[in-house]
Amino acid sequence: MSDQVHRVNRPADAARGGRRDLACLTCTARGMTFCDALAAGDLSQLSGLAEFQTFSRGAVVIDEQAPAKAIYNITRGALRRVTTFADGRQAVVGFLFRGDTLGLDSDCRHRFGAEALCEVTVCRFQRRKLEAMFAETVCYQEAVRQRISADLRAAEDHMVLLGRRRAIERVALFLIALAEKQRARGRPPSPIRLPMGREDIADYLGLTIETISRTVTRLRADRLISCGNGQVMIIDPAGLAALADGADMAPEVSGR
Amino acid sequence: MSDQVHRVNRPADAARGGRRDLACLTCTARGMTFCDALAAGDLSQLSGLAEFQTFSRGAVVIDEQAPAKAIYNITRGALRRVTTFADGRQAVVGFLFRGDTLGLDSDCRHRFGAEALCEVTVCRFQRRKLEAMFAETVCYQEAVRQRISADLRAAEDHMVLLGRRRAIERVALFLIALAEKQRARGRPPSPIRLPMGREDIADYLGLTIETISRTVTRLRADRLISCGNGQVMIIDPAGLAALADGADMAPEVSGR
DNA sequence: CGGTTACTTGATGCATATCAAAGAGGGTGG
DNA sequence: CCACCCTCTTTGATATGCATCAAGTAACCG
Repeated sequence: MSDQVHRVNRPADAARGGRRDLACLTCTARGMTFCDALAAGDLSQLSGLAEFQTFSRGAVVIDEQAPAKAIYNITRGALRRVTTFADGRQAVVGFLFRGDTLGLDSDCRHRFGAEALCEVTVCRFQRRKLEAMFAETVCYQEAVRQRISADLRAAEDHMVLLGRRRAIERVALFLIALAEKQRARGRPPSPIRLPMGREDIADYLGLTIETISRTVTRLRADRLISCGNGQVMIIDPAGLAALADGADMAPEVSGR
Repeated sequence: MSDQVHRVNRPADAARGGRRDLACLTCTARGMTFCDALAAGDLSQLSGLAEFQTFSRGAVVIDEQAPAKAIYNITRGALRRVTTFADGRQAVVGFLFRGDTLGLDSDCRHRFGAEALCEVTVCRFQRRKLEAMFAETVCYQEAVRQRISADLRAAEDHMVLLGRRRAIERVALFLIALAEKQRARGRPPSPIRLPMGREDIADYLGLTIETISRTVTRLRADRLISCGNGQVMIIDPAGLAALADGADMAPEVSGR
């Protein structure tokens, strides 16, 4: 794969400054990451650790079971976290977008793989150095803890979804969550961009490609959403939310 | 409910000392909790915050959506964390045992309820005071972070289980996890004690009571486990682990 | 324009849910 | 100590939501 490691200065985010110690200070993704908790002085220190990497669609960013030597901030693009069973079954553990962090909670090994869903840029920190640098920095520790807590809450919600939600509820909740995540990144919540394919969605929601496809078709037929070109418009947010919450579908009217 | 709040000195763990500032120092569960990260001086400070509570089977320890004012260490018994949908479906998010902590990751509200599965004793700390007391204590922060990370890893594993495992794999993994948890608490991994009923297991594994029952019957018939009296003996650990890992069941021999 | 990949749609099957009822304890009062 | 009731568990019969199998169709790309 044509994945490259840059010593700063290359990617768009860092390009403007040119000076290495400004890389983090001028980073446009900073407000979305744990880095935002750091003071200006800490940021220039941090810049010395930052190492940019780009990956093209399909590239493996992290191998399953690889030693967890680094922590990654995603500054552009989207990834999936994934695990594969011996018999070929796949589970997608989550999707990561600009501003998300990968590897914060890892112990000594990454327990899941991470793969680029499109052109991706990550900002990579050597785990050991990063932790050593800010071992005593209370606001860094606090920020990291809050991020892990948020991940935990999301994982618990997803557990409930996978354990007790029906297919249509899962898809509705998935779309709502994506819209919300997009908003959190400072984008309009609609239209939703779907950088992942049906198979990834299926493996994330514990369903199959076909069920995803049928369910989306149904949501579209019921005029709750409209799709096209890797994007989804939420037409009826209230209706979608009601479905996500377990409301029965309106009985299928024959005429239309 | 006859649940009581004690100002220290009452429960067995703290009773021996009598002096309040020794409560945490003499606590027999300390080695399993985040408290273990604290120095002796910090522990006597912590003792001033500790407040014991006992709950009888079925009692609600935490209401769903209640403000997250406190953090709880479980020093005796077992709880379930639970959420109920409008239509009555229940999901059990997890089980907690002696040494586990509740509420560490909560934001402002507890997102799930917690209920006693048997006679339970918890050690309760006012969240605000606890966090203020150790805001600058690096090893406390570190311990808390590691605990939340461990919870996150467990939640991610459970997500995979709920998304892609079949019923028999789920049950096998559940039993193995319980045995492991028991070992971590310093008990023999077998026999496994099951303080929860079939319904709780079902709601935790995303199945129904009946499926749990049938699956357990099957495991017993295949001589992988034996049960009785709320306990499970693992007879064939390797066989159970293989099943958990997706091995096909041996074809059912007609004769027996 | 042909080949490739991703998505959709339809027919059928199966694992698990649901419905129903029969045991198995386990505590309580007579 | 037994009879009764209550709750939990097991077992059986049937139903169903989603998976699987199998074509088609659309989007994409060299």
